[in-house]
Amino acid sequence: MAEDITNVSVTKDAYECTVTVDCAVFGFQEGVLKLLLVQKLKEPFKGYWLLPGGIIKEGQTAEEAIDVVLLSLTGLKNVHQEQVRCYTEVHRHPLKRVITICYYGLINPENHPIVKQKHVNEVEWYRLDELPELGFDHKRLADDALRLLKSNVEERLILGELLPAKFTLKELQELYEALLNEKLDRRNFRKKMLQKDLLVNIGEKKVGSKGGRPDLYKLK
Amino acid sequence: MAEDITNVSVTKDAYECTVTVDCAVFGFQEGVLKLLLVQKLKEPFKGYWLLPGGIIKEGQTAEEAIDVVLLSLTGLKNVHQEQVRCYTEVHRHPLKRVITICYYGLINPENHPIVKQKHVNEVEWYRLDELPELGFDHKRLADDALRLLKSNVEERLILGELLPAKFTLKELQELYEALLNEKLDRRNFRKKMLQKDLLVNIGEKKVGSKGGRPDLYKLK
DNA sequence: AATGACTGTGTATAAATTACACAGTAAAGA
DNA sequence: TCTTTACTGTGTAATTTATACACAGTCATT
Repeated sequence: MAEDITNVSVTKDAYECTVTVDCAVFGFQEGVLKLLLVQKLKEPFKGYWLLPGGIIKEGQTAEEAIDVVLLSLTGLKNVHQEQVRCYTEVHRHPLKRVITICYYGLINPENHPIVKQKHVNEVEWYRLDELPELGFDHKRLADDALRLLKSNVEERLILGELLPAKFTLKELQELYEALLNEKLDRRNFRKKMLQKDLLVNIGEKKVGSKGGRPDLYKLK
Repeated sequence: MAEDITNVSVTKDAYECTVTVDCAVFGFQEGVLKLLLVQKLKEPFKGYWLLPGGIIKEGQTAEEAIDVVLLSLTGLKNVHQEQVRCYTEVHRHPLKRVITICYYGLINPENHPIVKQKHVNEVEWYRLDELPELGFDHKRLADDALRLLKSNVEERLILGELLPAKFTLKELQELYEALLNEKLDRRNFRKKMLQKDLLVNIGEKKVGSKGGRPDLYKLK
């Protein structure tokens, strides 16, 4: 009897494949946006740089898998994450069929030291304009992740994870400029941010900066 | 030897699970937005209405699986589709672990007659404000799909699939009003659309409408 | 022939965005 | 310690964009 190719139901013996998660972790450091990459230890793509990623195991959601993966490869915990999209091309992975779900993560590198773990060669922050060649289709994932992050920034204001708890308006502006990749007018930016009613002037001044003593703010 | 829970690599024997696709197909009919639903034939959720969906088979991408699923359940072909997101909760499906990828699809019901196929009880267009109870987590998928569609409409203008090849500005406005769920000013809408340089007045008039003879447009 | 629901068109007002200048503070370096 | 340099805070005018709104004509219906 010929297989009924029109049957698309879920059955016990339905086709299965491996599902992985990959996470484009963005950090804001020295006034530039950086992406966290790991260098692969084994074939395939041995020696290539990749977004941290790994398999979803039995009983894990994708979000739980991301937490495990980031901890296992980079030592990071509690990374804010958002789903980017799912990639289902059939020959993405040379070993077998692997579908991946891409997320982006945001952290402030100052508060989250990265610690190389045993399943990777190296873990490194790379400036977005100095990315090495990436293995698999991770260049595409990284591009899509950045695009989504930008578009989220333009409509919402979800950057707390990238900044220190107390920050100056200049620091916030530099973050926006790094993300949107354009210069913004200082006074207009200041006006716009302050009238959004999302920032609180905590009444302290930052010391040690070049010019005057800028006010420090926190997120409401 | 204890399992190394920090190993997240893809291996031949890595955990696998079934992956399905579900597609929220939107159509624009009688001036209202409608969602295409199928009624499930077998347990689980027998008799419930669902987004058309089914498994990804060996060698299929998600997009190819959508094409097969829509054809197998509803007789539809060539449906424009966009990925919404992936759902990975562990107990979504009572039979086994199933991850699903949700898409939305857009069609003009006039050009795409639906034909119930053998794996479903019924196939029906439902007004968005008269949706029945949906099985699995499909209410959430449908909500997410509609939200993405709205947000895409607000920034791009990708509605060709929902309209006939030749349409009047009033028809276009009704579509926007249905999608955004708000009334728009006729003259401002007209002005905005025309200056976007995406429409072409094809120099024909629509006959048979109640009032005058409105100009017909097509997408550039 | 009158009615009703549609068609096309423009302007005045309000709101949002952009451009732009100056006087003061502190660190760095001569 | 004096000068330089790069930062700080602040407001207004000009432009652009979005909104509100009215009228005269067409055609199907009755």
